Amino acid sequence: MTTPPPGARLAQELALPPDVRVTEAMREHCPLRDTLDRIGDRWTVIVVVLLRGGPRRFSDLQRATEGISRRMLTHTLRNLERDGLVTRTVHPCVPPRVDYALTDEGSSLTGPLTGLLHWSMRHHDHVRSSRQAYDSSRQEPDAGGPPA
Amino acid sequence: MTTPPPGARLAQELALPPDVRVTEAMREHCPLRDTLDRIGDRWTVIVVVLLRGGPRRFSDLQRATEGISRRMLTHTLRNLERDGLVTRTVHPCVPPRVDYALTDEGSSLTGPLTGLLHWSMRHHDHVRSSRQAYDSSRQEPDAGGPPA
DNA sequence: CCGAATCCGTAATGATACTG
DNA sequence: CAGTATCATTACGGATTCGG
Repeated sequence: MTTPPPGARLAQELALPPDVRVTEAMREHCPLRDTLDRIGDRWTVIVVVLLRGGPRRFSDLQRATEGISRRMLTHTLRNLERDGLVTRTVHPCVPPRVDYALTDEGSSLTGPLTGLLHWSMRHHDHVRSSRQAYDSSRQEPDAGGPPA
Repeated sequence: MTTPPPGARLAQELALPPDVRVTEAMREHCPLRDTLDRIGDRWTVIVVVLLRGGPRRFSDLQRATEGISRRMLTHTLRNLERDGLVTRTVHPCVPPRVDYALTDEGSSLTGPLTGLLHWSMRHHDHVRSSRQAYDSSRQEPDAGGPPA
């Protein structure tokens, strides 16, 4: 176990001293940023969830994901494979068959994702109503103003 | 307490029946997607973390966030305010002074974010080494090929 | 000081055609 | 079947300028 840098303990609770400055370097090297970049895109979470039930082949994943193009499915799977979250297995047969499966690391991602999902479900109504209130309050800041 | 739709229990654990199809509608109405869209961008998490220590004014946030432009800070804060995660308080003085603060909802977001951070820190080494292995295995699939 | 408005470059995504 | 290559479109973010 390596000795953590002085700021690690604070970072672990997402708390920072009030006078801290978030520098470019901190942003670039942040593990959380890496994760957010991965799961923040349009398809990654869906693919991970679909793979939770076990290995699935490429065309299977595409059929199960309405609207995804082969290009983006390939791209999404490549990124997951590159990060060691998914394995790619080519079966030497014709026509070709390629299976994708979650690694243990990939599977473990569902833990924090579930935490995020729970928060999202708990607060979804509030967020939606907040948005509606915000939008309607700016769309027509006045309603009885004399037109002429 | 409202009766959850049939799929909710499954969704809560991020598990889906093996034959499910993720439709466009499911993606569009997904609370998790909303959250990922919010925290997945470049600045939101930083701003939320900076606000954990208490209210801060606009220029203060900008100084504390290296590289952010006024445009993006405004944009980030607007989105957070619209979602009810941050409040905006204008002090009627000159020069103007505007304070931003986390709401309880916004503050509660740090819970799941911390979960994600912990996962990120635990797996960062593995992800980094996976990437390195993946990249180097494709950059030079051969190393002893006879050049001529 | 705190923004809004505009312009612009880059990156993400999608459509389509082609290949082993 | 499982991709790759290319092109078009869009979204995101940054720089600059102007206003209250």
